[in-house]
Amino acid sequence: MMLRKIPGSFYARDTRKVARNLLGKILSCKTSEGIAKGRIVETEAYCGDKDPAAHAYRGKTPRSKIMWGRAGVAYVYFVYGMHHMLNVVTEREGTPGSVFIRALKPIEGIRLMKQRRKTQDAKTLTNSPAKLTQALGITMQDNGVDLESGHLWIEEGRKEKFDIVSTGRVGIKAGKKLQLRFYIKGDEHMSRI
DNA sequence: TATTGGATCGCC
DNA sequence: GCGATCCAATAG
Repeated sequence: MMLRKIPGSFYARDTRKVARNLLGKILSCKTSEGIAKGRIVETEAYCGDKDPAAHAYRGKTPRSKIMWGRAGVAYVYFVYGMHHMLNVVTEREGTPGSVFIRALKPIEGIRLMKQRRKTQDAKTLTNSPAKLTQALGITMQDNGVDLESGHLWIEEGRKEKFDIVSTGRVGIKAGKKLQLRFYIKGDEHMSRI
């Protein structure tokens, strides 16, 4: 079922608000292999040139300059020689920011996800940032894709109430104290507690 | 041009 | 706990 696609204007706001508001929405990716979708259960905000953990902190570089660009496009980067990380660019053009997608609950295309992840274990298909990009087939090819018009997009989720927990971000050195990680309280698809 | 280490994962 | 395995960023 295709629910309403989130418009580009949704992302052109305060990064923390976008990070919180993306919880419960459905990340979707269509490739020649099929469609895969998951409910976003965990995000992190990377606020730009005042946030020491953000790629934008030291100014524009070839990789990070996309964070100053138009909101609502994918920022994908490659780390540790093997993993792809997915962000969505936020804020108005000229102000850097992005929301890092950390975990999903598999919703559609689970067979395809298992194939890509080379596991039958449904619990570990998309419960961390590198796993979800692998499960959805997201690679550097998707860097810069417009989420309003491309094959990668985010839809409204089902209306349901949940509490949001905020904590320090995972796996970074600088900016550890900032409470910029958000997740759906009690969700079992978390990357970690 | 060389070096360092990373918004990680999975196996030891 | 540690190796995998690439490349962006920074220093020289």
